[in-house]
Amino acid sequence: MPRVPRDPAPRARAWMAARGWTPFDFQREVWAAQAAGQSGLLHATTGAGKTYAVWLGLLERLAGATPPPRAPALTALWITPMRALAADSAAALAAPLPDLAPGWTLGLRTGDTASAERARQDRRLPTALVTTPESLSLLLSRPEAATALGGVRAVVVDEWHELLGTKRGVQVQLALARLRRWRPDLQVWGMSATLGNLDEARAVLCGGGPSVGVQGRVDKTLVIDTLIPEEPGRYSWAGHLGARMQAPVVEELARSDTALVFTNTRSQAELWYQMLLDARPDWAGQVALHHGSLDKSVREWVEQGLKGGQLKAVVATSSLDLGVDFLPVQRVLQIGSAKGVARLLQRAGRSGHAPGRPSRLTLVPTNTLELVEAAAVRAAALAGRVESRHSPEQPLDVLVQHLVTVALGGGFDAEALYDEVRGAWAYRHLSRAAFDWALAFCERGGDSLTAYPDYHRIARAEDGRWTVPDTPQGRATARRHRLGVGTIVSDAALQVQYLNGARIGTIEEGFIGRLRRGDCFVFAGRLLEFVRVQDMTAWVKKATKAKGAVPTWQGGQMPLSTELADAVLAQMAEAADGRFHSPELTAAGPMLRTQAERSALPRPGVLLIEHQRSREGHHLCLYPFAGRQVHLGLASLLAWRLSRAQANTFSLSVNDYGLELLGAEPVPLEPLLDGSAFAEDDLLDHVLASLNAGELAQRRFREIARIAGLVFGGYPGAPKSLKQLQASSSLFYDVFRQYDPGNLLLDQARREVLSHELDLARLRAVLGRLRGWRREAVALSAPSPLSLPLMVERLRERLTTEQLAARLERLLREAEAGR
DNA sequence: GACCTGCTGCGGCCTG
Repeated sequence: MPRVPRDPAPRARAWMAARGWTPFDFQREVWAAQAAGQSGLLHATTGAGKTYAVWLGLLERLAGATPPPRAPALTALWITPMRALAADSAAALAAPLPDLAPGWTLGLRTGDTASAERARQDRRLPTALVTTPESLSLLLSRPEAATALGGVRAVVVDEWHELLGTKRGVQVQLALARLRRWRPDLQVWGMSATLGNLDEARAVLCGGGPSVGVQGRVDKTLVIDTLIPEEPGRYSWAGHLGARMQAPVVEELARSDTALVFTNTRSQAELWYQMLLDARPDWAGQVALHHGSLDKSVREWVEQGLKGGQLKAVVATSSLDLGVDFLPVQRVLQIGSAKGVARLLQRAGRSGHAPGRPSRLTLVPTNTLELVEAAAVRAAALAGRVESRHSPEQPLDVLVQHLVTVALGGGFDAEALYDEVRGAWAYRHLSRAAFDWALAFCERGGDSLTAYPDYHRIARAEDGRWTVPDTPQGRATARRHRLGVGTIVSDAALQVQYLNGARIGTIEEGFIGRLRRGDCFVFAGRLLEFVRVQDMTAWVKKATKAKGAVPTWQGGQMPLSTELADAVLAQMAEAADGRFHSPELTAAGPMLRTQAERSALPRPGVLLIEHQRSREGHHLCLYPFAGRQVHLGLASLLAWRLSRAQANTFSLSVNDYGLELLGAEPVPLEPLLDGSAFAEDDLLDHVLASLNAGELAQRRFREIARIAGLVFGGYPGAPKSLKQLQASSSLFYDVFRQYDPGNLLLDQARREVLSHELDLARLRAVLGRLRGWRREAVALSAPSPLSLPLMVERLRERLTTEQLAARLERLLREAEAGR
């Protein structure tokens, strides 16, 4: 441990004192580490003074007390995951410059930066630059990158927990490795919210090099409570809207000045916005809606209203999880499950956003089981059991993109770049063969695309360096590459626009594709009638009909985290032992007792298997409490294994707590009871056979093809439609499979399906757990409270895929023929 | 006892 000076940053301390601030202990701790030249990660709750902890110490170290003869070159970089955050940070970071870093200039560079400012920066970058991962990559792709960025001595990454587990984070890792190559003494500091694996997060950020972790302990009271429904004994067993909580929520909002109301989906936000206005028409103009499909101008208006304290309540999705600090927000309400402890803490932190003010979050359960979950998530949050996030391992699509970026940014020597890339945590084990494959892929497009010059993106110059050649073809490559930088791949979206011109927002092509002229839908809090699609725009008019279908967006999966699922199971065990200590569990008491009477309460160590015969067929419900993603894999696996033993056709249904198999024929229980159905033998083969893994991999490949630069998304303002993108990526998928089966991007697609979509590691762990558990079968005479939501889920949407049905039929015929 | 989940994030060409 290097010697720490007693007063590591006297000028920073003086600057704070002039404003009446006394540095917190953790701020001095960061300054001391920075003074010693160390890198590190600062973990603290929001609103605790992280920004100045990290920034002032760096300025003290990097800037002289007297103005330098002329403005120095780019010295410090500040990376944020969001443009709005970048703009906000730039203002805060500029404040101490005149005193602590005289002569320094500060600039902002994101996609929002005006072209005049961009041009000015291109001539000369400021001393400190606030930017995003994508804009940083674009800077690295400029020919003079080494001179322009080679002098960077410090990088700060804000909200690192947000980037860590994503390909965007890998993009940052690669950029840092590059900067580190130019300046081996580069100081890197990250800031993170609560995370289960802070040490790993720090190692990933600092490339495994020496670094320190600092805990920003600030007194912050966290209050989590639950809105208990009236007559909890009659609260609904299923459903996720929570319409019966309308009145209590309105009451809570009436009592507070400004509140955020979080929902899990955009359609849920739309519906709750309506419900609030239906109950209180006088709140029109004071209640607003905020989610990712709304037009930017609408969202900005809402954000301004929140900042200014003019709004009473905003109903939002995760679109307001991060970003600008909304000081006036007093209360946060969470409708439905928070799905994870980290998300809950993040959202709670949106209220009382200043040191010393308490954060308060109120859970609003939408069904009785969510009462149990509310008790569970509070217990887990207060015990600090927070989810971990892990860096992706060796995503080759990101590497391919980076190789082209670096080739454009002055070119590279293969040997040196291989070493550099392995300095990024995600590629620390990258083999030379994989690196050379990626290199060759950029050079010739792999074995199958050699005939197409569009995919000959880089070439080896006479001096051995790899560059993008300065030819018409090369210039076209450069242009397309810069347009496609980044790892965020979203589906094609259509503009929603009134016939008279006003733009309302965007909506997925898939949803609009299901509408016919005259169909109505609710969007942006308005009832709209669909007219036609033209030029990637859905034209609409005000609807006159009373009712509309609410749009559903195809979004990501949000399975319950392992931490939370375990916490729910622990609550069930409490109830089984007759301990109803929390108001939530007490309120869920009647339902839990019904469950105990009709069936049994699940508890750790016991797998509950309910079976029932109905007009629909033979039901089998299992409750592993492993999250819906794993349940989906498990349900498919069980259906496949059971129907192999004895021909049958199953409908599947899953939720976060359990799964249902509905068989056309009676289902033998023995394989479940003796545990053989949970065997790990040939797991991979069986999973791949049971799910349509090929289809999944092909879908996954769409993202990979985009990131690796195989598929071009079109020029700004004229995006290609989803169909075109799908067509071209599936073409590549097929071509590679046929003519280039060794293509490592195919391999990556398969790996991503197994790890992201099926979560094979968790599935394997769950199978192991279930084999170790005692298995208890109960015959039901009426649906149990736990099984009912599964049946409802199945009625809503049949999970049986055509493919599965067809395959099962084929299996059946084969079994028939074999006999 | 029965209805309706599935998020977020960024970037930017050429031509006259």
